[in-house]
Amino acid sequence: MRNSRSDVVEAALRVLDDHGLEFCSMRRVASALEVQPSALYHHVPNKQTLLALMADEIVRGVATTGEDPAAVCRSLRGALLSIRDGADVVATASAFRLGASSVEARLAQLVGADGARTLLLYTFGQAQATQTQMQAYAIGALPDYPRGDPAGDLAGGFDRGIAIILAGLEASGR
Amino acid sequence: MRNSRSDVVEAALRVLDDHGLEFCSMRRVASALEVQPSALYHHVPNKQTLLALMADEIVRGVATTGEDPAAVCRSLRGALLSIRDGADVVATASAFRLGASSVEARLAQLVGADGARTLLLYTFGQAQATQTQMQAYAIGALPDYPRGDPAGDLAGGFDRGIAIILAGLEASGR
DNA sequence: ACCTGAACACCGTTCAAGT
DNA sequence: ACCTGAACACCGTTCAAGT
Repeated sequence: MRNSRSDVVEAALRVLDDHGLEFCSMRRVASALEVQPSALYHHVPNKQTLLALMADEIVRGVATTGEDPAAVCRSLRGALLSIRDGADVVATASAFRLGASSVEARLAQLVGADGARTLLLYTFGQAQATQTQMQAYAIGALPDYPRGDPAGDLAGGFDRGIAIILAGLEASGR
Repeated sequence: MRNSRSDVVEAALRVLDDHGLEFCSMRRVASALEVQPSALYHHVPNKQTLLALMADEIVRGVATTGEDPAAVCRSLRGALLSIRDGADVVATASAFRLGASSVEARLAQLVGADGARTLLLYTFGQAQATQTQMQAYAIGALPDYPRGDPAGDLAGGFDRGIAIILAGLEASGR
């Protein structure tokens, strides 16, 4: 039973979610597929390309059909947070090179190019910070969170940031 | 002539700027200091800690004395861009865990906590995207930039994003 | 206090060879 | 087309030992 390129990408995403980016090595992906490391290079030219394919997959599910830019941003944030180190993978593999992504295109229709870019980069930075902080709490590196629910506070902060940006776009007449 | 912890951090920053994060290994830092790799562990418990110290150093120079929040953000962006892969290093080493940074504290004085966080995370995402894109152009991976100056366009986009956020804060009455 | 030398368990990638 | 096996030049980290 032999593998396809999407088998490799799927396996890589499983390894990422189970072990984190630090341990998402070609050799571990290979052994998840019960295959020699060198076999991966039949499907993918190098690790960088594999990471880019993973980033595309992570972003693929984002809902871009609605009319509410905040909802698009929340959906993007959800996708980035749905997998361990997802924000980091998408950041460095850069599924957002130039204005190529469909998410940015949709946001640009709704609020213009500058607004789209601002919303996108904020969402991105916020998701990354969220994931870094949640991991720090999980490790116990930030032991005493001031009473309560870090994930909820982080999400609330995100919504307020999006509201500020949308208010700014409204004020400058779109 | 023996080394101190700051010698190690300085050497690591030189290696980072010369070769990039991918090749900024403990072994390369060691050989830059003409020392065995194991010697580094006398000054630093592990690589992660070294990266955090590097991140602190990168952010240390940011000008936080002025009254203009946009100027603080521009200074932060400048610091992140002043060294190769600087935005990535600060992002993942996360000098912005909780609200610990002096930059965030100063911005919070000027525009409140939510505004500070929004400005900071946007600045952060934008710097990272800038660095990723500039590197792509340097490699030639994005061969045909539509006539002109990528760095300037990126900086212009940054200023417009900051203006949008500040307008939003103004509109929501600070 | 700061360093060497050797070792351990890993990496990404290439390449000839198999089916 | 897809894979194995072996090799190359690397990693981070530990630990006994030196000065």
